[in-house]
Amino acid sequence: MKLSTLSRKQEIYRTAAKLFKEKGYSAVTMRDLAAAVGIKAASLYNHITSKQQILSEIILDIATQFTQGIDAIASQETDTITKLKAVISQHITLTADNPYGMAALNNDWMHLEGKLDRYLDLRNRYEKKFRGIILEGKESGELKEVNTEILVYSILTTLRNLYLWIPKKAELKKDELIEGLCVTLLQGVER
Amino acid sequence: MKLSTLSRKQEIYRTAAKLFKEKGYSAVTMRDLAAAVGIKAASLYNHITSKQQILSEIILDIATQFTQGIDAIASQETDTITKLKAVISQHITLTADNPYGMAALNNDWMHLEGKLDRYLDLRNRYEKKFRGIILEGKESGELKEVNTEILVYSILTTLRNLYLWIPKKAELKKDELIEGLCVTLLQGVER
DNA sequence: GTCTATAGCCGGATAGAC
DNA sequence: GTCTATCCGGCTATAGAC
Repeated sequence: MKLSTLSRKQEIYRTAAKLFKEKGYSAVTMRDLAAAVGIKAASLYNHITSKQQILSEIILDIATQFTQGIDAIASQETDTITKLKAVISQHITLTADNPYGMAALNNDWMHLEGKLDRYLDLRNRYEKKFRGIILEGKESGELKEVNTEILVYSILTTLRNLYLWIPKKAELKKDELIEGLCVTLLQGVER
Repeated sequence: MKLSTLSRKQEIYRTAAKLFKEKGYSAVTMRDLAAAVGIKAASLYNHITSKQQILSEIILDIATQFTQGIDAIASQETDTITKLKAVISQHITLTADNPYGMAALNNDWMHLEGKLDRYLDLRNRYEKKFRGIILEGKESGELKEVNTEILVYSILTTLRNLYLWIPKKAELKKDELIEGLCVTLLQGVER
């Protein structure tokens, strides 16, 4: 969808996410945001109700997508490696769709006021489901006997920070990226 | 070293790093910092010259350690796997020493004013050396023929974000952590 | 070395004209 | 729906007493 066909409200959200990625929520002023959209700060309030509401909409929207996605993956009747590939693929897809929002999700969630608990719930649910997939794979013998927490940490960290990297490597096709990350994360780099 | 034996200046730096980790540089006020140290905001200025100087000291100190460390590792005459293990080990050691500073390095570098270019230089030098080690390993056949950028990205991301995780897992011995991460990152998780 | 007081500026948000 | 004008509170940093 082209920017020109977005509603002004959507344009404001997208621009805000971009600025939040560059400087963080606290350092972005409503005057910065207004200038980036091409209007005055007061005019923003015809489209949004507060700076805080912009943040919580951006973050909860993405967090909900991730949680719903992993619920679907975890309940599939298939092997662990297939599930992990689906998780990797989901991260790449959602991040490519909305890299700026992913940055806000990663870096600015602690500035949520009313919706902080809701966000933390979603994040915990996601992590529990992911850890469940890993544990299943260890029990079935599909995964190595490495410390579970190290494994959960290192895969999730790589996936959560894709937003830093995907926009710079636009020439990498999505399929190559999925394939490359699956090999690197699952089979390692050592020959 | 116990906190009580630190100079007030050092106490301020450490406290600031901790607060920066929790809320980000922009959201931490000099009043917050002063309250955490147990004095009034104005009194901070007997020990430091500005909020900005606190940030740049925290970040450049760590960035310098990392760059010097990888210079030493890269110039060793040894195989690639040994070098990569040394890089992993360095990250774990420096992060365990100063997890709050690592958070500021990762998340608040864009708020550096006078020293931003110096920081970017150090970071680029680090990344170039690291990529050099990876390329060497691919040429010598020690590493798989996976896309170099995917590999560089996924290892560096995991290492750079250890600060999120190391303090919560204090029960993990440093040696176990090094061993576990080396296996996970280098040999993968799939059996 | 810490305090109170305050300068000077910038923040989010609102009122009301057009 | 955008503007100008403005409120009011919070920000970093300084001045000067103790």
